[in-house]
Amino acid sequence: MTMKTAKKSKYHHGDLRAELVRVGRVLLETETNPSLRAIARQAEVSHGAPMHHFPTWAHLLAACAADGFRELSAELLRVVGSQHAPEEELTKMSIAYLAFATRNPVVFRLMFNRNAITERTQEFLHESSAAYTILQQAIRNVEPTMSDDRFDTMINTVWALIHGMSVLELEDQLCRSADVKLGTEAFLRKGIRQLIA
Amino acid sequence: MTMKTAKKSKYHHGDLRAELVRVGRVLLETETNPSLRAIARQAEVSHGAPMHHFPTWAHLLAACAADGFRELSAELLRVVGSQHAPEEELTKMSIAYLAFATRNPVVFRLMFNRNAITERTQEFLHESSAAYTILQQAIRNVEPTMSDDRFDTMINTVWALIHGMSVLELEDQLCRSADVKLGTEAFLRKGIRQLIA
DNA sequence: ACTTAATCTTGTCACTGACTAGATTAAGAT
DNA sequence: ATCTTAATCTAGTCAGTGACAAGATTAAGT
Repeated sequence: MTMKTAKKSKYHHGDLRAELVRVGRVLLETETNPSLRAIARQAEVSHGAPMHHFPTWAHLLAACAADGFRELSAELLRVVGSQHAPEEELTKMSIAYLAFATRNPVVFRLMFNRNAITERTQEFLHESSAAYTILQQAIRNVEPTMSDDRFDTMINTVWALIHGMSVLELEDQLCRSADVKLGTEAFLRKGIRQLIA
Repeated sequence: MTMKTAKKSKYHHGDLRAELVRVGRVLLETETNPSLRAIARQAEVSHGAPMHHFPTWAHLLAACAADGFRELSAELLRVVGSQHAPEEELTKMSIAYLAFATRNPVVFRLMFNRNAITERTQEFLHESSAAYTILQQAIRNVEPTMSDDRFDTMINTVWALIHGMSVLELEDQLCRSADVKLGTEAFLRKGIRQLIA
């Protein structure tokens, strides 16, 4: 008998790999520096079990980060699906990007930290570049016939703005003068408008 | 006899605290995930010695990050000292920021990662905000009479651009189309020009 | 010279990631 | 159905880690 979402069978979890990533992402955001063993405990398997799905702790981290990119891509594609004009689409994407970072601060930091992700898995690289491709297309839509120079400048400055703004928001380092009611989204909107001019 | 930079005396290093930060910053950039004990070994003291200067491993990390901010501030002040027009000063600062990140990738990531710096020491907070103040002044110089709204927008977008560009450079995620000769500095220069307009 | 406090060492503890060998079960062949 | 084989999980072990305790050594102040 094969149960995909079995709860009774002790041995052979069913899909432990996915479960470890799921539990891993939860613990990463809740506990501080969860260990491989802590994730195994939470998944109710022995401390040795994860090794059959991930040769190394770094590989599990990479899988969590890849899963983060998958989720981010889905959010960005939701924006594409809602059919906005190019500039508005880009702005909406940046807001989705920021929202993802805010909802998943730890995994977000993991996704863009070569020191934390010591194993750049095929899965990780694939999901990472998939997300990037979505952003690339959104930039291209702003001005379909632009030169390579202009394209590189626009995508790098815009993405730097979006990513930097998300990081600074997470680090609580954005400047908020008294009586200024502007939200982070407003900074993104204004910055993007200027950078794509 | 009191030796500040003694090499012979075994006990009482002289200034072990500073030495640990120095060695720590070197090992952080060279080894992958150096341990507290590895740093102690490199400094040629016992594994228990660091605890007399840093209550916790996290405190040593925070001290390394604070030292990074100190170095960054010095670099930014060098730019201020060379007397440029406001926009050029800002651009030069961004280039110095990027250069610091490139020279100290691991410490740079540490400095802006709340997950890695679990102890936000007084020293850390002080050095961090000192560096920020330098940037604030450079932004103010661009347009001394601007409104708070405009100031917040400008500093947040410009800093996001600079920081984001540095992160993406470190992560090797900047777009480089074929035949595009633009360097990262060019992207910074163009982006800043647009954001302060 | 004597006292006191700071600094360093040594030893210990629970915990971690990695590895091994063996138990359990699922899947495929006959 | 039964047998075989491979995948999956457990339990046990190991060196290395950060934290802590107790005591040795030295510097500083009187």
